[in-house]
Amino acid sequence: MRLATWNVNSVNARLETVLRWFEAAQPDVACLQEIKCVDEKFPAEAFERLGYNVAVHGQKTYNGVALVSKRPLEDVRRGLPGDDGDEQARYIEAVVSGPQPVRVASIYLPNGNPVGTEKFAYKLAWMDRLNAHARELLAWEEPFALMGDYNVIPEPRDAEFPKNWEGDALFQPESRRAFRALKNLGLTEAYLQADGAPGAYTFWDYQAGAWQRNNGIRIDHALLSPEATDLLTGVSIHRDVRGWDKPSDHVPLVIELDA
DNA sequence: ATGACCTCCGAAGGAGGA
Repeated sequence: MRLATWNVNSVNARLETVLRWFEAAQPDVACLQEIKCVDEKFPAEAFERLGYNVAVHGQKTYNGVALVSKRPLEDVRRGLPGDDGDEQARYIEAVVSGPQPVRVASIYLPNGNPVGTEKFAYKLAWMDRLNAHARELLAWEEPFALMGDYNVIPEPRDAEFPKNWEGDALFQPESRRAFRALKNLGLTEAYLQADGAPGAYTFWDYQAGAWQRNNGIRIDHALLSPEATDLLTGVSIHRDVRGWDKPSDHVPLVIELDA
């Protein structure tokens, strides 16, 4: 089973590009972030025509996440537990049915800039809630994948110009520590497990010729439970998509599970 | 070069992204 995560930066503004990638890459499951629309404005029919089921947790203008799956989606949950009162649509989770069911989450972790503001505190609090939820899921000892835009640069090697990111919320010690804490629960970072070569970026800013200069960062990640890690057979980053017409500033991260 | 982009909303330019 091929699972992808992709921050599409508006699913409606990007629909042609997104569908082009779906037809080329043929994901079984795709976790989308920054759909930037309410549920009713999500172009579900376009995906259904390609044989997909859709579950959406949308929001007007900002954020918004979705799951798109060829297999039926069961036990859909919108929002992180502990999110009561949080208006920002950043989390959706469902069980992808099949002979070996896999729980999959689409995550849009807060950016957190500028550091020292309530936005950074919100990012860290959100990561704490994600940590608590991951602990609950781990207790089930089942395959699950937490996939998405984590807005965290884990290590200096995950940026072409790490000095550029000093002082940025994506590269703060607190952000990196919270990401490590997630992994230290027993989750495996799929890219490092199955490949791990440096320079594998997933984001290049639209500004200042970042793509042309390869001023990239690796901030989209797939964290796997031990039972999902057992099933991991491969990973790829679809870097070329950043060079397409009307690209998102993120590219898809794809993992293969023997499920 | 203290630059440079993109989307949303809504009808100009501010907010937000990373």
